[in-house]
Amino acid sequence: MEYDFESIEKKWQAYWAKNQTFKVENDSDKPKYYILDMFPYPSGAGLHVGHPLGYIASDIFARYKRHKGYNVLHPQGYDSFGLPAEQYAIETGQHPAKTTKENISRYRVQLDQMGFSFDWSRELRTSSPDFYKWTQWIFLLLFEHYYCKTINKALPITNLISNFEKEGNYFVNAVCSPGTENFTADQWLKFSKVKKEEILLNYRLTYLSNTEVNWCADLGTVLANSEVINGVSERGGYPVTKKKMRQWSMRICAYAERLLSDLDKIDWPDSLKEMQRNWIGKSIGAKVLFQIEGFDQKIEVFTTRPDTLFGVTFMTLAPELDIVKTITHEEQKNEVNNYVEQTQQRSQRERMSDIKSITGVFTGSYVLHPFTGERIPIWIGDYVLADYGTGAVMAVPCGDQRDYDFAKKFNIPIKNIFKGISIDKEAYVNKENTIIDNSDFLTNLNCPDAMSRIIEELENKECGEGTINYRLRDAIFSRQRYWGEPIPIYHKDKLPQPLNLDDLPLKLPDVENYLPTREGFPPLGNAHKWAWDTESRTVVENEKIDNKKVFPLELNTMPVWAGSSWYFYRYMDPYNSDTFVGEKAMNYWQDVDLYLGGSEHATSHLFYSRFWQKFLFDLKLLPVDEYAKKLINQGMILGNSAFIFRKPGTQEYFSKDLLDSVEDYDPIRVDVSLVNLSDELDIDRLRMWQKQFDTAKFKMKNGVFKVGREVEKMSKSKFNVVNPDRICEKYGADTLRMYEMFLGPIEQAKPWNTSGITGVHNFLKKYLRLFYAENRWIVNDKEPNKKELKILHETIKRVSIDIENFSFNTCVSSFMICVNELTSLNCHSREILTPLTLLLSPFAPHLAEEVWEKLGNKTTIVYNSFPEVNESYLVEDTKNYPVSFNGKMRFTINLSLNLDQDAIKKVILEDLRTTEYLQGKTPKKWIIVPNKIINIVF
RNA sequence: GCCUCGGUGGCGGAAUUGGUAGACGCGCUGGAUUCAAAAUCCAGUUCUUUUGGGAGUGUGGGUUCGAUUCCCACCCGAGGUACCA
Repeated sequence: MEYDFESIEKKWQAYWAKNQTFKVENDSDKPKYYILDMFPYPSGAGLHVGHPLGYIASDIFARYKRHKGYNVLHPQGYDSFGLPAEQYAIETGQHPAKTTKENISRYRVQLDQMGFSFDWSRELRTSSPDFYKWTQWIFLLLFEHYYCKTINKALPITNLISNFEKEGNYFVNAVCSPGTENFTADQWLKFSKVKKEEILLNYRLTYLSNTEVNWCADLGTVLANSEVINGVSERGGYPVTKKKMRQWSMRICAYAERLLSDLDKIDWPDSLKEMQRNWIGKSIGAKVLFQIEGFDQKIEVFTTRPDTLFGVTFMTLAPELDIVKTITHEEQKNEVNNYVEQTQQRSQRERMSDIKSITGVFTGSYVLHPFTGERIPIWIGDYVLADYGTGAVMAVPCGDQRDYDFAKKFNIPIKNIFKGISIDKEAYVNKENTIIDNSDFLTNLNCPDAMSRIIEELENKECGEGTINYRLRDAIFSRQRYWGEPIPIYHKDKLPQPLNLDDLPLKLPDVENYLPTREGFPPLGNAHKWAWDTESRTVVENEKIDNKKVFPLELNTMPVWAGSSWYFYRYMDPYNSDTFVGEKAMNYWQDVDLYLGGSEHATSHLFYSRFWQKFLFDLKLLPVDEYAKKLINQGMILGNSAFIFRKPGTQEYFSKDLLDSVEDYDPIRVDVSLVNLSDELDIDRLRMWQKQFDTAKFKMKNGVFKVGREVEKMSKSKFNVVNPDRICEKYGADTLRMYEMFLGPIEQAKPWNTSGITGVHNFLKKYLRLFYAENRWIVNDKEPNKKELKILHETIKRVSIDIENFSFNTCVSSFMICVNELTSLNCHSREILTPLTLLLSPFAPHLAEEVWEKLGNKTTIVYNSFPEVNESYLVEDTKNYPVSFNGKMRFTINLSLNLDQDAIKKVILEDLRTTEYLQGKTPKKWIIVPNKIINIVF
């Protein structure tokens, strides 16, 4: 029988769909297991071969867990809000809801084609109002809570208000925005309603503040950092500037410590946890207040090295700080303004990356050293970032290389405060075994002692204190976009007012134009019907705004990470209209047992979702404070882009093997589907593909045009997307599934290359030939021999271990070895082939089901048990070779001999006596590694 | 720049705690079968060589009887870097 994968796969996919084979109930006698994939963004390019990598792995594991007797929840959905759909809408005027729906249909067809065992009855979409109703609800919860530092959890804002009424905010230990003023209970009671609201906003877990965005005036929109290249927009090359806007933020910093310490609770990759730790960036040190000479103000700095306080010789501020304007002296004004302007044009990343150019300007002002009273000049420099710490650093050139280089460049004195250490050439950054010098009361102390002493003194003098700083910043939550969840807030007296749960969902209004308004308001500003009637509690036309009962609604929308921060709970109970997840479903499923997704989400989705989880846990809405017990990162699949080479200013293109004869050339990307496996370009199809090649001349060698190749991220814009559809057509889904697993370790990024796919396809054909030959069913009921049983049980053992360790590539190898061996032994025994089929079914489910049925089984393979290893078949027969010798004085001893060391030595010496190697010498040294190798030194 | 990961034949990749580097697959070479091709099967395949051997896991050092594995420095590639998803 030929391997007719097409009809086999169609047959079983239809069977699974018809019987709802993978539908799972919210209760069962079996233990539960929740396997989650990161849901895809449905882009217009369709699913490419990179998407299924993680889905195949999780599907294999889900099928394996079902075999092992678990009630497996394995859902899928779509992260369907996002920028590309909106950009497409701006270009074509099509509503994002329409294109998103079309894209989802295409994705679904492609996903089904690969035979995934998703429970599609639970599908969800973040852009559906039934779903985002609850995203909006969580936003409101965050708005109605603050973070109490005493008991370390979120509490209702009403608690805070009653505290204020009793004792003001002097004794309230809560996380608030910097610069929040202090007040007594009496003062609070006398504050106006507006003032009270303003103060509360400083405590709410989601709040309004002024933050910077990338503004592109020519495109009339805000850009993501990734859309900005060298200070201009990627599309069109228009200038981009920084603009301050009043935006919603999430007080994620309140959870910094818990987000850090709870990493120890979860089985996530160490590298990813390390990234999150560094992202939080906890550092212990002190804040120090410096009085500005001639001003009433102080500058606060954070330092991890307060022990070097007496080495300070200047201070550097971030150029964009407001205080810079205040303190700049008249004669420095021009220089400072120019510098600030220059800084505005550089991105933060540029400023951080550039360590070679040292720039800065003196402001003309001084601060006073808190202990010596010395005048310390205040500079500004773009290596200091406004949103890290306080945006000000005390510069200690002897102890910090950056400060050292700055001081050298601008001839600022460098004071040495380290005993016996030369700082002629570079700063001394070490703090171990270092004694402080020239530092008043710190002189002769070592660094740790100096650290605690100075903090004590700072606190006594009330000009500083020991403190912990985090690099983490609060998360900006506003987007000036159309295609996102509306923020359920209206504005009354310039203050935000929340809607109620009953008012939700607040549905996205229709607009005629998806760009921001002419006045620069977000796209929702184009909606005619976007005002809130507080009486009828409905959305009404903007004309009705009257300052009494109808008010404008919020124009910003939520970021993409909002929906993805909690979606995994909705799968448990996707149709519940009373609550975000029903109690019964929540108690049964609890959390995700295994989460699969890319490490590129390490400090975004995988971080924000932990934050929301902890918040909802504080409110007792969720049973656990970490949602995913185990996480596996799958590596990205890289595309193999194709290039042709154009002579600048001409329409002449050169084949890759002619480049030696060309002086200069521009590489131009062409679609990889126009190139065959030998890198030869189909020029006729290229001309059809893009108009620009109509008049092109192609210089080729021997009648063949070869392209250049480069490996990069698979992306529609790089024309290197490989679609799984064709491979499914040519080789079948089972081959694609096994091949993607065979490509390499699941966590590693790897280039897509189909040249090896025939090997996997041949394996499946070979596997089938164990059952059929020459159109005949050849499975027999012969008792298998020892050798065959050994092969089977070795394979069961290897495959089971490999699946548990997610080592799917070596697992596929084990299958290949097994089938090769059984083939060469001419083994067609039912007793061997039946368990082998079960073993293979997570990888090649369609073929396995087909064979399973032909073997006479009436049930589907899905809920069958998994074969167990019988170790007794694996015992080695060892008598034949006790000692082997490879000529390098190295011996392998088979361990099942179980000899002790002296016995091993005796065996070897006896063996050597008969060889030419010993020649009367006695060994000087023996190295005997149990189970391994023995080296003898003469 | 910073954080995280990776670098092994012509290619994708194997290699328990440091112990015979190159499993398995692709490709290539030769053979069988065939009128021929496809398919299939068998054998070989790190490089080099004077056929004794020598070299070899990005580069340069180090630790060790022994290093792909551990340590130090560097080079190259990928992902993230706070509004792509």
